[in-house]
Amino acid sequence: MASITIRDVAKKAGVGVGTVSRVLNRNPAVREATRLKVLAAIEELEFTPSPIARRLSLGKTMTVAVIAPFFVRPSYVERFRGLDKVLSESEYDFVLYNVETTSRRDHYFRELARSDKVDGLIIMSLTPTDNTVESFLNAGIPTVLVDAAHPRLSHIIIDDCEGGYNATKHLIDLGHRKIAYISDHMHENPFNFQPVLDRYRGYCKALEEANIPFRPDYHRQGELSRRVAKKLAQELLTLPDPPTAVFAYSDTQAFGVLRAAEELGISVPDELSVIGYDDIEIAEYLHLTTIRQKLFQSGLSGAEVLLREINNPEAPLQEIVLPTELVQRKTTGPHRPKA
Amino acid sequence: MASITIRDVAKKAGVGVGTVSRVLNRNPAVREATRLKVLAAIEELEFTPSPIARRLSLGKTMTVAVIAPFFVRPSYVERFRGLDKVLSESEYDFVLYNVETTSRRDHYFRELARSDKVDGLIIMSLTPTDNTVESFLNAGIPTVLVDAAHPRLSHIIIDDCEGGYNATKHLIDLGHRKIAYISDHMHENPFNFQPVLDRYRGYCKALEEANIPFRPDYHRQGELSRRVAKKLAQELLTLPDPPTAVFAYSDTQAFGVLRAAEELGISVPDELSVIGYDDIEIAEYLHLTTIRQKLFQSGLSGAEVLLREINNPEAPLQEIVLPTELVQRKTTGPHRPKA
DNA sequence: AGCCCATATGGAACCGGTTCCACAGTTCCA
DNA sequence: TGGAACTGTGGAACCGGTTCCATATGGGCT
Repeated sequence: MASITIRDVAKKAGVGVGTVSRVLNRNPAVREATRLKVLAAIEELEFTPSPIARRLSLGKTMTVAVIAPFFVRPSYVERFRGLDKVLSESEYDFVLYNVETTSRRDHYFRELARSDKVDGLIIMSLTPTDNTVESFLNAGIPTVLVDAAHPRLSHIIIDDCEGGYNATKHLIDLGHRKIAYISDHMHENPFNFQPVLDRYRGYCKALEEANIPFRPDYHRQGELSRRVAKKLAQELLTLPDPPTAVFAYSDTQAFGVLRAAEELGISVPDELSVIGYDDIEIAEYLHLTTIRQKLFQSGLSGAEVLLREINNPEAPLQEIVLPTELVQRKTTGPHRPKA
Repeated sequence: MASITIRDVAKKAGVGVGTVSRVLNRNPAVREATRLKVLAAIEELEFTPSPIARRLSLGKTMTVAVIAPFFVRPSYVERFRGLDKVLSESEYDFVLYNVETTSRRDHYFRELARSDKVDGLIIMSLTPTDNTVESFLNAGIPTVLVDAAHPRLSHIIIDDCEGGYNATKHLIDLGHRKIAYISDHMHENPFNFQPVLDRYRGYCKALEEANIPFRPDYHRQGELSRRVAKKLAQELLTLPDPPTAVFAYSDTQAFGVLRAAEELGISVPDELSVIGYDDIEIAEYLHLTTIRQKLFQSGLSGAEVLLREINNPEAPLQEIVLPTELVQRKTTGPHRPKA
């Protein structure tokens, strides 16, 4: 296994190391005859260049980091595919940093800003603090945010305010006026998920436009899980004056709502309309009306923007806002006033 | 940004580069006073060592590759968390290689065997050919298979034969005798997924033990998707002599079966029992009876075995067979002969 | 005091690429 | 026929760590 180096190849081909390097890098300033000699030697010795040595001398790592709370939501798989689509066609590898706790997040942020470990960073759904952003900028590490935003970094987001608005508007258009909203924690949300506030604003805006007063008892917050959402829905549905429609911050939570309704014998969509958000794979199977995000596209754009910034550090910041789309299925229907 | 090197630190601290390196590597042969001087210089210069240079001189990449058809099945997310649990606590980073086509798979296999890019390899659900295995062995790259097997590589598998047997046995114990099996393609399966044959064998074995003859018309094969599974189930359920129970190769397919039954007005579990395989997250929500695999555990063990092999190349091959577990929910029930 | 050994330390050589500079060989034009 | 301009090529220096060998220092023992 004593590994073959460029010097062995040079000796074998009777040329200098520089020439071998030039052949490897397709530098045109090599005579064809020389090139062939070198190629023959490479072939014969079964030489493959060491990426590590290359990285050291180039001062580039040919690696990008993807930092994400990957397993908090099923939606990441799709985003991830989008990334992969672009990166697997580039020369870059990607290293994953999964964040399940804030301390892990801070650890990775700190380490990656300092270590020259990667040429670029894609951060998903995590909003870095100004100080952290500063540290990336100082270190000269191109960074792109996906599903999060910051004024000094390129980012790919969806218009969550519009999404929240459209979801709510859809329910209003169906005749509902008692519309509840089950969201993630808006304030004690350790990762600072951006979209939480925007969807809420969209919800409020739609209500306001329709002259429906906001009712605090119709807005419930809780951890982003089916179980918790189900509990919140039970509370809502057993209110003296229960809502006739529920907008859930995520599909996962919408499933919790559906389950609560089922257990209380409330039929959907006749007695209760439910709309989710994300359009994860299983949503279609369960006929959930929802707001579709272009998840795949967001990953893809994120990778593209990052590669552009890596290749051209002067590139201007980009802010890409992806549209959302209402997907109407069978969990929402017209309001039927009680007979 | 002109980066600070170990030599700058050495000069500042008035020591040699070797000493700085020793301090960085916690080599005890450094006097405390010297150590403090060096530490002070490091602090002052805000020095952070270059991982790339370290890798070059160590001849190790501190990186492991994970190759997997990540998005074919939801079950990968859990496996992946298991990996992450172990690797994030080690010094190793992991680079992901997502395989969606056989050509991509072959490309990665070839590249990783030759390039010294990584110190170890975890391959999920893909069975490499003997030649490929040979190339990993020759290159001296420790390799662990998860959800796949090969006699010359360590691997973590589940006893799919037992799983298939238990699923079928469960149905038999409930009184069923007309038991269909919807599987992945057993032969034209491009990735050579190993478990397909084993589960089939378990199915056959259980039937045989109960003296139930195998009926070819009860065994349907098709692409691992809800849609295709639904179609196959429709065919089965409209047979002149339809099965009273269906064992599906995966939960995803089981959902297709449930949907087919729903559309045909066949009630589950009264008229039809359905059992899946995997216990993916959504299975619980849909009350699916299924065979649970220890997905998280499989990822975790895979990473552990790999790290062991990296640290000790003499380590013997390991074959870990994880148990499966029947999770009985509400889609299977006693056979009710028609009145 | 003299010797030996253990401990600490400096620094050259090395890992395997890339790059830049110097120089040889051609071509082209005056 | 001299020299400018250009093309190809060799190889030293470099990227930033680690390691090993040589040397300095100090303590313990006789």
